[in-house]
Amino acid sequence: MSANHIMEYSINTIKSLEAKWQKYWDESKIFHAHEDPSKKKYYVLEMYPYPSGKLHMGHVRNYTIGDVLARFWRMQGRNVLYPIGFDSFGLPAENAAIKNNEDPKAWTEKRMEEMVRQMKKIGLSYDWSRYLYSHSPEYYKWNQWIFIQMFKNGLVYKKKSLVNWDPVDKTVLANEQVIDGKGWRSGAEVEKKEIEQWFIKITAFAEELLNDLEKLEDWPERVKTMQRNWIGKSYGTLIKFDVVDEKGKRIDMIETFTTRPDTVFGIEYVVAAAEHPKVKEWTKGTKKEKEVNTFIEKVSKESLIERMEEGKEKNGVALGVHAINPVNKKKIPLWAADYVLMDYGTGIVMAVPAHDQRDFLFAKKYKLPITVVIHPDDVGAGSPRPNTEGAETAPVQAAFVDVGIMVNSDLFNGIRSDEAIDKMSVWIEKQGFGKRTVTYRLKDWLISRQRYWGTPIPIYYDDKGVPQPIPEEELPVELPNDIEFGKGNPLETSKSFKYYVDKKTGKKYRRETDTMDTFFDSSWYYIRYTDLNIKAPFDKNKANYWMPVDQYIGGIEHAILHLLYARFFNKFFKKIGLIQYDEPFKRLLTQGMVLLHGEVMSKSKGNIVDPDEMVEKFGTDSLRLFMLFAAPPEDQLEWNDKAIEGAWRFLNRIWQLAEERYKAAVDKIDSADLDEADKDMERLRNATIKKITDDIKNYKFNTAISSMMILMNHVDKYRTDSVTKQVVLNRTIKDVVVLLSPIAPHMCEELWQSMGNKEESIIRAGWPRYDEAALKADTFELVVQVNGKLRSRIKVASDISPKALEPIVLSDESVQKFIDGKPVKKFIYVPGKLANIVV
RNA sequence: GGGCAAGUGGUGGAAUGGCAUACACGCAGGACUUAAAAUCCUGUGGCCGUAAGGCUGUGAGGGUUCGACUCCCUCCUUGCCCACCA
Repeated sequence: MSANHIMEYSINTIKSLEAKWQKYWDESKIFHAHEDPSKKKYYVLEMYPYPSGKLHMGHVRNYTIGDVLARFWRMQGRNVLYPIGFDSFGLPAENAAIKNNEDPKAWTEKRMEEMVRQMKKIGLSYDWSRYLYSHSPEYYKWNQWIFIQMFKNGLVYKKKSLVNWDPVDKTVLANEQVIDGKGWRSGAEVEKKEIEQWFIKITAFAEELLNDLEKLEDWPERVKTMQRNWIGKSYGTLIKFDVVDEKGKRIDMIETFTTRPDTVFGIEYVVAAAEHPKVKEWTKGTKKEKEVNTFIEKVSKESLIERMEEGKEKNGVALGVHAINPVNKKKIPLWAADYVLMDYGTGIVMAVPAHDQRDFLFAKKYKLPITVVIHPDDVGAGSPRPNTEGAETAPVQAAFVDVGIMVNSDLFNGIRSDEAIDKMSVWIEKQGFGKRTVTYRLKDWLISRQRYWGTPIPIYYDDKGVPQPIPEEELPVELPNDIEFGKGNPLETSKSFKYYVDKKTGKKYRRETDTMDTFFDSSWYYIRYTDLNIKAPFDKNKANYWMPVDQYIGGIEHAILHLLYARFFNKFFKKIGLIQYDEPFKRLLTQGMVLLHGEVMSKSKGNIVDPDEMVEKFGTDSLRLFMLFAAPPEDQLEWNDKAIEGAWRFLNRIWQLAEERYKAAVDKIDSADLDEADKDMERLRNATIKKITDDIKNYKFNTAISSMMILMNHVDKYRTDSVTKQVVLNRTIKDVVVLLSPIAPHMCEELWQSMGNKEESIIRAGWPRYDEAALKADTFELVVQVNGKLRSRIKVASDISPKALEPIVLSDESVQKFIDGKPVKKFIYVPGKLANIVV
């Protein structure tokens, strides 16, 4: 039986106060954001989730980081927008529908509900009045509107082309959704199919998307590099070749793209992608036709994986026609081969066997000549020494791809090949053989999907079969319910959807039955949060107030896909005058994964730690604290059952401290009453405020927490036996509770209230300030080194001059021992830190 | 093949030119307890030493510097991205 009335920080206490404060936050609407031009805004956003069913630890980590930042910036006095929603269109809902005969909408909404419940349970401070989900017609209506604006601006087109086909999910995929030749969702080997599809001309913004990466100072370098690689800008030269038939008659002209114009005198053949339409054209009616067609068919049957296989032998067929190399008028054979990509450059390549490894292997296999035009030479040392000795000898093992000296290249002989790239391209341009150009790896974004659970593409086909946009006042084009799954494209099975009826004429037209890639939805949802009710995709003024997102948080897996598409939408909106800013996300944090025993948690592996269970056992504040303390947010986080107990223990210590040692006292101190211990306490309190403030701004939560622990360790040793000391302690306790409140909000609200703050939530408490002057100490411990090795520590006055310091240091006993009578060569003093004596 | 990031105790990690291993987890010993849990205290890189103390130590090797986990060069390992991209 204890006379102690103090509540214990037990799991029962935790549960009741979590429920209490979550109810208060909800009912007081304290997290609802309102536009206020007089206040500086701060927009915190996590990538909105797919409604997969339950929150996993990765979600919890992501949202905890966001929540701490949202709470922190609110306490800094910013007007914070912190909303959440769901990326609720997508294949899993539809696949479940097919498998279990469920309604995709009901399936999705059930999962959303469950996840919202969990989000509330971990105390996330979202503005629930701005809750959004992409399958609502009020949302996807604006997808359709944006699509039509792009259509009107010439950024949307329909084209028959060779596309990626996922045979399991039975839909086409964008290039970005094909990973190592497999569908990103199904994992099926992707096939190539020629189908008519809708594309968005993202390539029109390639240059801007690339250049503006420079402006994103607060993005991880890694993500920017990945985007740069994906856009893949390369400088090169287009070279024109005349095509002649067997009799030498000029029948055509082609262009090839090269980054190595320095090798043009070594061209031995020209090679087109097997799928290139010219290949059939040139061989039609010739004796080569049959052989060539057989080859094309063979290549087209291969899957993407087979074609990309490492070390795969290159195959080709001679077309019987020839090209004329413009630089030396040499007649060279034209080939078709499986190693040339149709969708990069012009789909036709000039081949230089001596200086390109692929061309080399191909030439060896088909016994084509090899002419050396760059001679290996030690170009690094001194001036180039023309050396053509042995130049006629073809390389035996491999192509020579390094820098060397030009040979067999007419007026370019003798110069360095890297210099020749520029000189040669200028010359080619002057002679009219071609022109310098830029090529991108980025391709247009294929957005049509032959699936149901997505935004219908708002298009109908007129009498001539020309696509026309649905009139804007008739949007949204809603998803029908009378569909059948499992019979190809579901929308084609709907009787109500199939035809568009012109309101004026009553005429029926065939509708487009494809839906949009769900990445279309997620490319602009963050602007929609600024106003969910407006009869437009968003309100210009509100968007320009809240946007750009100040802090965006999500997984690295979106480094290319989502983040590139969203940046593209931003550029488009700016172009049509809807917004004023250049980039949608100012700062980006890509959080690391949560692992168990070194492996990613996954249902299939059965190594899941359930957030609900942890909240049940330790409370959400402990869970949040653990996740932030265990690793920096960008790093992988290894789950540790014991360490979460440690988090609870730390919270318990603070709870005990505030409950037992916080005593009402008049907060007034005469500085003359402060002894050394009090001054130390005050110094550490101020230093901790500074450290935590700086750390949270840079999301170094782990070190912020550790500095709080250091302060607590100090407080435990601090004895309070006078009114002055009690005041010093009170200040410290108060600051600890406020500083910790973004991380452990439930406990801190409770303590704040029990410390006598009855009216206001701790969210309105204001962030503690520190006094720069209080950080300075009168003395400090100087580290003394002899020849760079630590030998002694001496307590000296903070403002001591090097001159006054030197004799003190030199007379130190252990310093003397290591100087050992040798003359002092140098005395280095780093003020406030260290002295080094060189002997 | 090209590019980027990282490598520190038994573990998670701290220090970005100035005391290597803060803080925490774990472990060991002790206090309290009839006992246990909880809590509190002490210790905890390696080697030598009873100790005081010394030597050594941040993937390997070299360099710059009074001084290097930190900067530079070479290499090794791991992770990620791109890749028959002409």
